[in-house]
Amino acid sequence: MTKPRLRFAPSPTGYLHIGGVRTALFNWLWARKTGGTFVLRIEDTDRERSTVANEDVILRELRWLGLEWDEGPTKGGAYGPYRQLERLEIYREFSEKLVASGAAYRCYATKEELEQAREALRLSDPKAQFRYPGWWRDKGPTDWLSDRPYVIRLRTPKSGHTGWNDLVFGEQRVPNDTIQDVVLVRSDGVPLYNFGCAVDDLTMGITLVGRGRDHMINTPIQLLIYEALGSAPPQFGHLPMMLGKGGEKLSKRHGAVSVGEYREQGVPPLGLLNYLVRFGWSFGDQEVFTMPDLVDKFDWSRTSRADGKFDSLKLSAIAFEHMKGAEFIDDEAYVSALRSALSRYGDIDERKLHAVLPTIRPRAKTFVEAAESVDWLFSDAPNYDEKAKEKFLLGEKAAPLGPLLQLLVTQPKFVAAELELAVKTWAEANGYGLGDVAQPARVALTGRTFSPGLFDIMELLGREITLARLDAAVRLRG
RNA sequence: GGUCCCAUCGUCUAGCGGUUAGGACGUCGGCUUCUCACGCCGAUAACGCGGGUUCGAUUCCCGCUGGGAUCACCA
Repeated sequence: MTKPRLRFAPSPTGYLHIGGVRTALFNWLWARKTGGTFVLRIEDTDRERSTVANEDVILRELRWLGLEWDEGPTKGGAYGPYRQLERLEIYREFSEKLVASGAAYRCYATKEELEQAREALRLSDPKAQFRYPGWWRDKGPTDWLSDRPYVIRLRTPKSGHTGWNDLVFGEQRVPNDTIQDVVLVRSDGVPLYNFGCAVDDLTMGITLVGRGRDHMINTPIQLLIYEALGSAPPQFGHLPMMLGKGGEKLSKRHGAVSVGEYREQGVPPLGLLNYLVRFGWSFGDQEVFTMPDLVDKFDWSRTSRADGKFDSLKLSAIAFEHMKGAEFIDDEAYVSALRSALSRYGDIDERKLHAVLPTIRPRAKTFVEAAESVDWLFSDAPNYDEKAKEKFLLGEKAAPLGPLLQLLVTQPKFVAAELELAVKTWAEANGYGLGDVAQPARVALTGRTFSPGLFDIMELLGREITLARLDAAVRLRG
């Protein structure tokens, strides 16, 4: 049994959509699990919309997600090139072969002629569905018009069925007479999606095509192309669609749909993948996975067929599980993500980052949130929230700060547990509730009314800075 | 409209003939508490409808309804 070869074939016509990421993920997982090969192919035949900038973004985001490819752009491989526009020779060779064998034919009909026919039909029967009338279907080389542009169409069978056994949806069968004589190659020699895709999957030795259900309609066409080429098709597995909240196509109006947006929001990449894998796939009641666990457990047979609706709240909950657990994001990875999120503070002492980790792990849902929540530790002075300052530093509530400062000056060791004991004892003896002392102190030290535990903060800040900030707060009030 | 696909809580899902229909997110209570979180406990809520098959259907079959995909010299 040869090793599976899988692929992800995005077109660089825009950002990397999370729906595409899920498709890539399923293929990647299967390649990793089986020891197979994951191929990245760029389908850039839409010259109008494809850009190298988009391709760069796609490559960069896939790497950020950890979905590294074994063969593809920037990597090479034995089946290259991996951009369709660099494979034009191959398509030409295959299309000529099909024309020679009679499986395809030249069609000299112009866009204008087609448009006229379409319009005529619309007038005579508005409900009818226009199909290519087959003007050139039964002609041969003797009818060819020299010096005139032509497309190449597939001569599809008029009877019978085309079917396959879908890895997810099971036995499928489509009547051939519903399939038009589709255009394989445009008049400029560039192949259309179905032809480029089939030829590439064939010549790249792809054994399993995992893709969205929106492509299921294309599968019979591609199967017919394989048949015309006299080649065995790969296996196909279609994934249910990821739709928007209301059941419509998932788009920008539903919030973030590009990977870049999630990266910028500080969502951990594996958390995003974890959410996506559970969309249309399940493993009993388990919903949180480490990547090795996922590679081990993933299987096409557990894929469901029903379309689903994207839920950003659930995504954030799954991502949060990753943020909390060191088994998902180890301390080193967390610290390094934090360091880049805090880059505006210049070079940061890594020991400080490690030290705050325990206090932010259970709180932060994203790396951006994590960075924001500890800015007090890295800024020169607390960035006071105006309302918090007014309420806790300027008003009556600030009263305990002076005495607290006096107490802390006498503390020999700035260790959370000892500070807590000392402050609690003192507060009790002086008729303060701990909250009466903690809130103004919190604002004095962090600038905010919410933060990790007060005594953890004092220990992290250290004696000198803690005392300086409390002193500054006391002086604020005059 | 043609072709194809789908159908369990609001959402993601478990279930593969007999279950008090399970988990998670969300929502609502409560506990914990120096704030914010975390955590813990509890509650809420689903088998679209109608026929079969069967001793018995959420589960198998058919129809209906509802949703979706697609019908380009886009991918």
